[in-house]
Amino acid sequence: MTVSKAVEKSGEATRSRKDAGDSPAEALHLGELSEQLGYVLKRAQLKVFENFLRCVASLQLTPAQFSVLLLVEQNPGRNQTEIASTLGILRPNFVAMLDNLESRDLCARIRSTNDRRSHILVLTDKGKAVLTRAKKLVATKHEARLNELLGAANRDALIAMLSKIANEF
Amino acid sequence: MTVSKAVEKSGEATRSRKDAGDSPAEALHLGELSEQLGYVLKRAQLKVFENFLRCVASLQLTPAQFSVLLLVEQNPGRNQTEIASTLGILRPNFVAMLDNLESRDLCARIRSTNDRRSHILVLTDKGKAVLTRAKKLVATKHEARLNELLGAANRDALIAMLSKIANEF
DNA sequence: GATAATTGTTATGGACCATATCAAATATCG
DNA sequence: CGATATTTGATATGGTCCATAACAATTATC
Repeated sequence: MTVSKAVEKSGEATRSRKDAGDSPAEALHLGELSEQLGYVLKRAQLKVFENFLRCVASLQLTPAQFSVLLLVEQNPGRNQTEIASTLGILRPNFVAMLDNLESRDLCARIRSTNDRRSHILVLTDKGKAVLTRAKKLVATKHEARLNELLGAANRDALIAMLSKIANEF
Repeated sequence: MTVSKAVEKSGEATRSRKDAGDSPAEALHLGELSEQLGYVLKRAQLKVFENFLRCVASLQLTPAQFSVLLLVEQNPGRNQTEIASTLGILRPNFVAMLDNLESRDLCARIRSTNDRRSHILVLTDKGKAVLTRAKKLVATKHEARLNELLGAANRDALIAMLSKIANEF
């Protein structure tokens, strides 16, 4: 079948031109797309990041920055390579990120005395304070919204399944 | 507490320098990160996209391109703006995407006779054939892997929760 | 002690995303 | 009707994120 014939078979001629009778321009059918894991996953991720940004807007933290602060707090004495790699961030790209956090006095690089190539990462006092406030905001606004939407049990099941996918897919 | 004092309290001095006794450089603790919805969601999404790309590598289709083909097939007679916006793609960015698909003869733009501003999108015969093959690959390789990992019931529950998040968060 | 590997860094290019702007076509309204 | 506004596809452009190569300083290996 040619393209020109295909267009005749489509419902185009009857609907376009701003819907002659002012009918409400019906929404498109997602079809199999709404069952595609990747599609639904991506859209959910965008919404969650968007919501996260709003919830911690007062602290000016992105999800990635939040994850760095959390990981540095949880793992004192680690260097840039270690922190970056466990977050899936490539070392070159981690440099600008740290420059940012350091310029805002949220964390600091400290030359290691054992291996003078590496920089040990530490949270500053301000960084600890900001992280504490961020955790609170995330818990009371962000995660609370999720529980409200799914219920605690479903939330746990969701996280478990996503972790499984992230680790074993 | 100052930064210099903080580093003394960290476990740095005892572990760095390639772990004196060749001990296996213990993995970092994710801590609260493994419970963060956004973190786990993002990592799962990356893995799923990665797997998708491998599964349909023979057809050279990205998840975004696959979604365009699916949506065009499901909604004949729609124009660029309609297809792009339901996929969350901005019109300017959709142009290059279509240029690509059209240059590969997978879909075609057809000037609408009703509204000569708009381009109706249609799958070519080759586009239909490729989409059919892609669906088969996705079903037998990609989605099958998901079922194997979670089971059909859990898979459905996961998709449902992600849809809910994507639509109502 | 010569060579290899590691760490942080810079430079660079690609992919994706967002905004402003434009010409052509159409819609709206006096 | 005709002037003005809106819509559509397109271009240009800038930002962010991601990936690779290369480099100097330092350390490991042989």
